[in-house]
Amino acid sequence: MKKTVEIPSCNTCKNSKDFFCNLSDSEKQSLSEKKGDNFYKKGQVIFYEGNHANGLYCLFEGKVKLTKLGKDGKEQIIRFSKDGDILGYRSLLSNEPYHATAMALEDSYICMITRDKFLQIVEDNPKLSLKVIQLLSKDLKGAEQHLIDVAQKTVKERISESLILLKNTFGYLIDGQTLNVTMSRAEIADMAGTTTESTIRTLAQLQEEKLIKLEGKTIVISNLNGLIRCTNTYD
Amino acid sequence: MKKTVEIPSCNTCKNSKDFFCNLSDSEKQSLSEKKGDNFYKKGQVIFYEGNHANGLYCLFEGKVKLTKLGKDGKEQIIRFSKDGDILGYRSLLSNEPYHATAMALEDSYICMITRDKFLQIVEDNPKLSLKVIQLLSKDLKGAEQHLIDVAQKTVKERISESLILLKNTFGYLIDGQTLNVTMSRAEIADMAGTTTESTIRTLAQLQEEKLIKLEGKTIVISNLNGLIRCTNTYD
DNA sequence: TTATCAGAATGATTTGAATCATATTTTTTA
DNA sequence: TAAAAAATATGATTCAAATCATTCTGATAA
Repeated sequence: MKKTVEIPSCNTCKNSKDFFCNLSDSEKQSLSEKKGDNFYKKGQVIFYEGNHANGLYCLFEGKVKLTKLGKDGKEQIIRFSKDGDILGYRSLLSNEPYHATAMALEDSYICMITRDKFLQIVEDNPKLSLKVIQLLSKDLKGAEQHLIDVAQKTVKERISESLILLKNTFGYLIDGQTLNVTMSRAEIADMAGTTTESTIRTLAQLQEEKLIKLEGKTIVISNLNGLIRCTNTYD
Repeated sequence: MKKTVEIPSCNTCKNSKDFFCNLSDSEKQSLSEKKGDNFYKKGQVIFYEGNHANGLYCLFEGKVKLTKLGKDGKEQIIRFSKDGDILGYRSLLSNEPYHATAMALEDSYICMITRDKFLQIVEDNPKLSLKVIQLLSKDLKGAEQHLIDVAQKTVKERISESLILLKNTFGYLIDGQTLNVTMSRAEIADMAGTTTESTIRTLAQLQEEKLIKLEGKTIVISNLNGLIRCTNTYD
């Protein structure tokens, strides 16, 4: 079941182009030394909201959802991570517990850099701070937009929006229209801030309108522009 | 009408203890040189969402609301600023337009530091980056919590929550129970993500239950714990 | 292969909150 | 100070979406 995936050293990692692009080779080397790399099976939790932050996670390959618990233990998906993304930096830098729970959406390979190593690297590389600031800005922007959407939009608008977010985050399969991620109806509901039943009904309705095609758990976006239009119309 | 307020140089500004605490006296001096200080009347806009970011604003004295436009032009209040807070740093650092509109909630005195000066100071002071990261983390945390609240809570819970946020942000008057800020019902609605009518009704209900007292625009929190309890009960 | 169970689907019902309509009060300004 | 405008208040109505209740389907395990 478990693919044999060779996780490279940080020097040669394809993902080091992103966050760690400003590091020297020797620094990347040093980063690699103590790193742990782990396989996470679909559904497995990487860290829990409220727990002490003990390291930085680099998602080598896979997909992760970040959730927070709301009223009555209802989950709210607040963000996703994919190849090359880093997780947990915020808690490390502000010295707080993890603010969300991270769970693998599919089998994933994730490296962990120890707290001390990461903080040291940041200390030595002021440019990394700017990267962090950019990441935080992007996340904050996303969170604020999401807030407005949830506060002001209808369930249909929000579901459409969620599908588009999935497309923008994970992209399509090679066919260019099938979402490259599968989630349960309940999980989509947790994204859009609604119930499973409403999600099912709304997805069915979007299918009726020929905007998407449902094939089991996979979702095909057959009319992207139509779906985008659904995003802020009243109807 | 306009109080005569003497705005000091950055060296001696009471607020420099916060964000700019790590700067040397000469740096603060330099910060002061080009700064503009302005009076903003209640209701006046400091900057508009979408506009080019041309400076950093330091709120010397006053109260500001930050709003974003949603569907149909409905406003959503996403944050507040008060004495000592800085505004607009995010747009400056990520080189993006202002992400929200800032409007004075009451007569305010706000200094502006030019874009170049600010970026230079940040460049020279890596510790400032950490400050920025902390600010962003705090805002992100707030935004995520707000998102969950809006997505999962009832109007009554959200209104209660909004009142408590106002109390935590602006505090009480000397009597220890009157909110140190006045907002219209419509503005409170924009905080809680609901309508003016629902806000009016809910505030009246909270008064019925002896949790608050409404005296025109001023709101007295007569039973804080009761109000907190309202925050996540169903009822 | 059947039994078991979780996820998906669908219908019926209820309800919270938006919307619409209109007073009433307060504030602004002419 | 009166007139106009804006904000607050309240009632009636509508509607979107949650909730409740089953049934159907497909996967997993015994």
